[in-house]
Amino acid sequence: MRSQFARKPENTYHHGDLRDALIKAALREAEQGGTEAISIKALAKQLGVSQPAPYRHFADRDALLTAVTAEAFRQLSALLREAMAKPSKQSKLSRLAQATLDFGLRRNGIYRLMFASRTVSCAAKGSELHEATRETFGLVIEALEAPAVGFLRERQALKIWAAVHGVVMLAEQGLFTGEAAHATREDLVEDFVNETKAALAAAIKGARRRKKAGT
Amino acid sequence: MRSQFARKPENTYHHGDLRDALIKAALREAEQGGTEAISIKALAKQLGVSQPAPYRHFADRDALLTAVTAEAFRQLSALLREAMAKPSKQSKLSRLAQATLDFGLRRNGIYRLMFASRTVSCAAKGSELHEATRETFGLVIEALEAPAVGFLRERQALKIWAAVHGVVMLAEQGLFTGEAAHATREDLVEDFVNETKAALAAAIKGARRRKKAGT
DNA sequence: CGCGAATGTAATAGTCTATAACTTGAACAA
DNA sequence: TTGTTCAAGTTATAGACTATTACATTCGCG
Repeated sequence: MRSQFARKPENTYHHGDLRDALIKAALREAEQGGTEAISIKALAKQLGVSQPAPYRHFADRDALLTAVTAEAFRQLSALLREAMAKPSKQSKLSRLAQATLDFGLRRNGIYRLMFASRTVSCAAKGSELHEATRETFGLVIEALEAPAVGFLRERQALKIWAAVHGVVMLAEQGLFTGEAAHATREDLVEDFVNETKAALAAAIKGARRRKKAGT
Repeated sequence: MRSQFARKPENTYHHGDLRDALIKAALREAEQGGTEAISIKALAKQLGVSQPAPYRHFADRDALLTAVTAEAFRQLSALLREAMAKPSKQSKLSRLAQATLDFGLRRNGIYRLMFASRTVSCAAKGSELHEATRETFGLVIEALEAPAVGFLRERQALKIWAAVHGVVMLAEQGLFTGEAAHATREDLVEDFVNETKAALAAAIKGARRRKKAGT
């Protein structure tokens, strides 16, 4: 397999790895401009193939976007896994949350591709994209480091995940740069993290007490 | 002023209210498909004018999108104001939060236009759009029904606003329809509302105590 | 009334998605 | 080794959309 940004070698007919190269190049384009920055034509030119060549690998632009989004989720998963793995005096949950925030701000265009388009919700169960998103969400649950007590754990995972995304969203809108910005984005995320931990601890304690009283 | 969806009357040269009609029609288009569903050409046809006519009122597509987004924010503001005004045994904050959730889900395409594009963050200070977003955020602060204690109020407003948006985002992604969905979106929003109230109450109490001790 | 600014039109260039019909060469079987 | 097949490329082209230029019409005001 050639380098991910490889152009077609000159004087050859076949590119060799066009599908993968398209996804990687599209991801690069989306980095700044989001979905709209992805143009089949431009990508083909960039990779040294004719405009219609990409259509051999993707039915249409949407199919490419879906594949790109799935790849983006896998990259986020990898990043989060890394953040959770490295030793730190912060909790896993805190590291996951801050890493998500960081990803959302740094790789803004990609982030919008992942969370602000309808591509994801249209992904069929079992599809590559659907699996990729489920895996990412699985990491959130893992980061809670909490036993499965009823559905409390999933609920808290949803909450912290939602909260972090909200912070990214508002940050992108510039709501933290005005006069209102006497709290940093990181502060808010940390607030949410702490609230989640507290809620989890309380819920688990409560569940234990109920169990004890029941038996 | 003619009806907001008025086509140009036949056999007349001037439409009469094209600028406004364009915004309203664009809003209708965006209702389902978001930004991408807005096409200058299609709108012109729909309103019975030639393709280039809209360019008399908007420099380019982006300018139209900006105006449409501002209008959307004004509509959201109106909705929130209404929700906050009507008597209810729920708190103002709860009604505002639930109304925002409802808006985000019902008028999904519009919501994405407002919060998931970069249009807003590019809005210059003092612009129509910037003012519209500030007004909406002002309502959030108002809904807290809390005195201005340092910057605590703004911080809590940011938090609840972020959290609600996060819930909308995840809901649109279908994270509440799977097995994880043992909490409804409304439940999560209500959780956040309650946490916000608790945090505000605690902070205000703390501030009073500090003040008392200080004097 | 008449003139200028605002608003509309026709014609056209350029970008992008997508399809159809043709070509190349890599891999495999005989 | 040779022949065939098929995935992966090509050229040509249609059609949608943005945007500009030059021209036409009408509104409103002195």
